[in-house]
Amino acid sequence: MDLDEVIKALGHPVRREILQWLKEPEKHFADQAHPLEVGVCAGMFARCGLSQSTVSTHLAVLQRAGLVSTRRIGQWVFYKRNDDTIAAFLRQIGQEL
Amino acid sequence: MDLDEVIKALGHPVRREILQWLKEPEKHFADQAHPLEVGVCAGMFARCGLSQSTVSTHLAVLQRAGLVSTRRIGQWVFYKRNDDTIAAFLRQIGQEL
DNA sequence: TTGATATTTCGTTAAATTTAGATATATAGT
DNA sequence: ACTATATATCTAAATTTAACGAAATATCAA
Repeated sequence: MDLDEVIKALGHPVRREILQWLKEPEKHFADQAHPLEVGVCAGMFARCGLSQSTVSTHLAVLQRAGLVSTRRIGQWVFYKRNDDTIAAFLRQIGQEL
Repeated sequence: MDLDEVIKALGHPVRREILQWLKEPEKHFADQAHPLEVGVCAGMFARCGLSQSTVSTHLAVLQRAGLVSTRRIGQWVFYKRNDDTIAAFLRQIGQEL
């Protein structure tokens, strides 16, 4: 867990919003065609209002920081929260700070 | 407490280091000429290796985010951690995230 | 293989951040 | 009033980040 990378990833409101959505997928993505168990399809995050390529970049930042994990199924990529990293971050920032 | 401003303030390693130093002033600033009770003198943070103006800017970012409070005594400005804001941040980020 | 859909990567532009030097302000001491 | 010290602010350069459209890649379906 690279604290610096994680904290920078959390430094953008859209990325924090995405993580919050992923906390309760059934609440925010009930309309998803695929089963939510595999994760939330990348395209679903278009709701943040940014262009598709920008959303993809934000998701990549979250993934590089280890805050989400991905799984490709066919032409889709599904995203899940990585609760381990999030918990580790909260522990470390609570300690360091 | 503006979460966005706080998290951005924490997004720079030097600013986090300053907050950590301020956690134990007697440990890191035992050489200060002034009593540590009033806070840590701005000039003491030169040890981070950056120029005076840059240090001053970082301190201003921390202050605007409410992470530190200041007190001017004569020609000096003394900085203290603002534990209330820090605690509020940890609470909120732990809840939102 | 061709076409359609989903996603990432690339190229570019605009905006924000970091940094330092120079200048300005505040205060102290003589 | 003048000088020295401490700090903040201004200005400019370099770097990073955010955003988008276009192009590239991946997979599926016919």
